[in-house]
Amino acid sequence: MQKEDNLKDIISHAKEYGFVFPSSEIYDGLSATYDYGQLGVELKNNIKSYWWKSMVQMNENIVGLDSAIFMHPKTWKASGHVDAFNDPLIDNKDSKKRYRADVLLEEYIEKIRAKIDKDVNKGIKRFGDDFDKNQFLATNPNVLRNMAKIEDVEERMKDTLGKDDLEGVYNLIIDLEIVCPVSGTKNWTEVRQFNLMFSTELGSVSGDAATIYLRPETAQGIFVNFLNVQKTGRMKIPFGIAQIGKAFRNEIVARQFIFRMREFEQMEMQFFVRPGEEMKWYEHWKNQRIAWHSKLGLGEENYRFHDHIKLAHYANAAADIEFNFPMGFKELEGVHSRTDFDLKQHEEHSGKKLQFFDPEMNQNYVPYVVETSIGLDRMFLAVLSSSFKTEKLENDSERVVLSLPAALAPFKVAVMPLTKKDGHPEKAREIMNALRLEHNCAYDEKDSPGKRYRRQDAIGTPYCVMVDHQTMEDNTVTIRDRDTMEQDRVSIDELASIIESKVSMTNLLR
RNA sequence: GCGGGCGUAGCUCAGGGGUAGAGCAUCACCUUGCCAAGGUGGGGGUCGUGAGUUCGAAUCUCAUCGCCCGCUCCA
Repeated sequence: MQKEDNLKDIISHAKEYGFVFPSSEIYDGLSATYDYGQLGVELKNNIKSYWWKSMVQMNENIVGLDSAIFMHPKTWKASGHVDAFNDPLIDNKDSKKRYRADVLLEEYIEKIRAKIDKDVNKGIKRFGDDFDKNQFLATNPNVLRNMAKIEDVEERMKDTLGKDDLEGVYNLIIDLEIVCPVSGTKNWTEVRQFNLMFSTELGSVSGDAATIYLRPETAQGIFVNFLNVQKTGRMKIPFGIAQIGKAFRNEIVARQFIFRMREFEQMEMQFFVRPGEEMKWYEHWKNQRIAWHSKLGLGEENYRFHDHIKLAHYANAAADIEFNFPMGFKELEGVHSRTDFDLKQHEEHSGKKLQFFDPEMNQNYVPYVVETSIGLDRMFLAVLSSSFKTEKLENDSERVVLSLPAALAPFKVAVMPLTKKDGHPEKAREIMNALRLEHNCAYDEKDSPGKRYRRQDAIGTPYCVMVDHQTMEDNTVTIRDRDTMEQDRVSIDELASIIESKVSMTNLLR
């Protein structure tokens, strides 16, 4: 309860201060689509920068890539997205539950299979050692009838699903008298097609336009460039390719603020390794990634690993790094051992060899892949939600503060004159002009100093520099800390180096 | 798609048939000067949209649109 209210407060705060706006708001918005505002884009860029530097700059065997969102349609055939994520859905009107129509049919077949097994077991009991299973399967009338039924259903499934004949799928469900496991009724809606991928058309001449998809993950752009990068960069296994980019998924339900959107941004790194060594690297990257998170200081207790038991079609090991969001622990990042599935698929579909000659082993092989994949928008929400605090102060007043990691804050420092006269504003401008060469700075001379401090607290600015009467005499200013609210008096000459030491991303990368 | 909630100023909300309100924010001026909340004045809303009832609708009815929450899917 309290946590959900918290999410509402965060959404309001994000909008009020220009971090995140509902998309197309003047037209009443577009479901689950958001725009990053003037402060949001800064925070987002800083997160990207931290990730990119820690991957590409800090690892000499990892290089970057920026591949196109449009890709050849065969890409998605090879990756399995075309076949695996075209789901026909059907609703039961009584239980209000939604099912995948093909799963309902498969479950039906499973039930018949179970019947056959039951008959076989009966046979074993009756005939003992003399029981000939093959003969039994070939002759028992019950079994034959059920086998024929399975074959018939499978035939019709192939026929209808293969041709996207949704009415045929519906008729099949009705004919087989399949009931909803929850309500037990046959009160079904029509079957509707659900496509995970957004499609559009390439080619300006209508009629000969080809359907292309907006990529549902950035990973495939990396796989199809494996050879390009390996050869032109003279990369030796093990090596990695990192990429930050938008991806699109037509989620049935896209909700919970920026946690699940149809248009989102991923930060992915695919690491190519020697077959057989993938588990070593899988462990390595799990450790690296959690360390990356830890350095931000959002709270160790807010993270946990969740190992996948049911693995995707391409993986032989997978773990999520989950974060304690306002809605509870949810997936923030995935570390997956993708085997050689993707490269092999692309070899098969493209007819090109996607292999690496390993001089040490003196042989060619298709590398195995270990992937780290983090949702940038989710990371943004993790940082924002764990930084958002309402504090009760001693004098009974309240303070809303974003205790963002200093290196990620949109503004690193706010410069302000104590008064609007006596040369204070001029001096403050002068200081700011020097600092802005290195840092994003804010300037504020409106309202009382206390009010200005609070404003900066609300947007997470870690430091405020105040020009006062003493500044005019001895060239010193006060620097005020967002988290402790304490002030130090320092010389203007050392200001740049003091701030640099406190807000630099170097602190995170070390 | 189903169920529930909600649409009034930039934000948070009040008002429930009789000419649109408050606090905060914003802008200008005066005052003040180190941790929100001094003064005066100003700008800003056809109360989501459309229809109906009524002399009169933000308010009642119906429809519609949008957002939020839950369920089904999720590499």
